Amino acid sequence: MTKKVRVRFAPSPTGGLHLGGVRTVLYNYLFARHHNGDFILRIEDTDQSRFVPGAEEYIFETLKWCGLQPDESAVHGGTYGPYRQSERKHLYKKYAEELVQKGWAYYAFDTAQELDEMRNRLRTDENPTPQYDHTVRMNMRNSLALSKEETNTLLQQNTPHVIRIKMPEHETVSFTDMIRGEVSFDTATVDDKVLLKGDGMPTYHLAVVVDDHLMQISHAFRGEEWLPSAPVHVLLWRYLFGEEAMPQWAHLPLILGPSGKLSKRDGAKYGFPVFAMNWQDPKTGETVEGFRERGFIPEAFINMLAMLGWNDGTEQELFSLEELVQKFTIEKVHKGGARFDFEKAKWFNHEWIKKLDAANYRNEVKILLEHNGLQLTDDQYLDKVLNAVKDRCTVLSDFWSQSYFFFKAPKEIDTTPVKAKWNEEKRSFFKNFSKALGSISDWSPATIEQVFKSLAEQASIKPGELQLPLRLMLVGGKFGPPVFDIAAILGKEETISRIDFAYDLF
RNA sequence: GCCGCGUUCGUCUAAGGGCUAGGACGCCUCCCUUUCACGGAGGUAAUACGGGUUCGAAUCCCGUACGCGGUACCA
Repeated sequence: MTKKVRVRFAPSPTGGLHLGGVRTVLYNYLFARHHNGDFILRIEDTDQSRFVPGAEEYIFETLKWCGLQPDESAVHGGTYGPYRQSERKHLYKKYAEELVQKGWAYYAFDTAQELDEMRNRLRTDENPTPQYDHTVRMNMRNSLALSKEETNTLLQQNTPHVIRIKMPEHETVSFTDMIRGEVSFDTATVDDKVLLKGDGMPTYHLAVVVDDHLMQISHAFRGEEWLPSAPVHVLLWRYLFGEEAMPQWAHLPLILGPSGKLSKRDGAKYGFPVFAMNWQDPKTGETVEGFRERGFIPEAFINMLAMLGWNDGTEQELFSLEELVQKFTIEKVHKGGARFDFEKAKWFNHEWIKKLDAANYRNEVKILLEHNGLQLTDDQYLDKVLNAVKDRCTVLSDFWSQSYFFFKAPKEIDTTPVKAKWNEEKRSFFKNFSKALGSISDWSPATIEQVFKSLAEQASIKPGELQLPLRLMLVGGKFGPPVFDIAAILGKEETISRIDFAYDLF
């Protein structure tokens, strides 16, 4: 008997997809896959005024890059659509009205001014944020405080109103969190949350319960910031569909920045990305650099994110997405928040660049190199070069400085490291070496090195004294892979031509 | 203020009553290498505090402190 698992994630299209958001999707995804369940993605677009054009596409592009595509969603289809909140408006309305009929919720006609007034009146040092709760609701303009006739009149006049849940006065509501165990709340401390807003859109509280029921969600991971509103959701399940049918929740610990909760501004402040991909703030028009654009590869990004709140109990740190799916278990998810460390993130990227064959990220690097003015036609040659230098690349942009000399001869040669010790003997050595290279039939690093060393011996010069000059001739400076590897990749013609061009410059 | 959730090296973490609290990042030293790296060998550094329970506590219980979250017609 297999467990039927459906998990959901409801990203808001208004704020980009930052580290915490992607991690929530990731854990939902891993859990669903691990249990052969379905991964459903519902889109929050409740507040039309904040909806940003293109934001939904941005979310799907991010998930595609990460390899976390949902089985069912607004763009992938499925049997539980529609998946956009705005297209499910009628459903929420129906259930909200049902709650009012049953006496679990009520109409509230209070204007913004009236709410302000109430809060100002009740605000004290001990109670800095007065709530709309059982202590005040009978003094407000709502269907509990007003007579039936008054309420009906207001409704008939189309008076703007919301529907609020009627929280019990004093009751303990508890549920079992998959990560934290039993968590309980006193309903006296929870306010009468708005369920249906004045514009007919649901709040998260109503939407999440209705959708989870209709989409038959069995499990859901969400951020820890939702824990305090869990009692509202438990009650809604009890009133609407039965508490026993409620999905199981896991509230994930927060991801922290260098000081406190990780925020968008931390990125600018400390110089690291907080979004998976470039995100343009619709209000300011500013673009924040994403991990992708910073030169991270998805394998590393996902791996790094997965480890920020989970590990399998062993000392293994490098996991592919498939491995994560196999090994992910709820029991190993942490309770405490994790501070994001960019140095460690870069380490993951470096490891994955080394681990993967260059063909995996060749296209990204190619675009990067072409931006720098190179014209690349030979992918095979490109892969050879990238594999030769990948050990010294932490982010993809490092490939430029580590490999450009494989595609064009250095314009300037930094002769200073050897100038002082340069002499006529060395000059003639290179003249001879260049000639000798022309007759090599087996163009391999070992052969080139052999020719180099025997010639050096004949000239009675230590090979070590000659290796640096050779490097400078081939690449222009003190960097790059082993010299003979470079020569081998460059090819006979190019190597000879670079030496011939350079040995008179010293 | 009230409610909730947390707390092991600077950071991410392992150890779920019992060996000198283990690994990784970072930093430092050495080896390899006449480039820069990779790699290898070492080093540095932690159970927030105070009480219990127990032969024995990082681990279980209570309190304190600190951190974070919530307290909106935002999610």
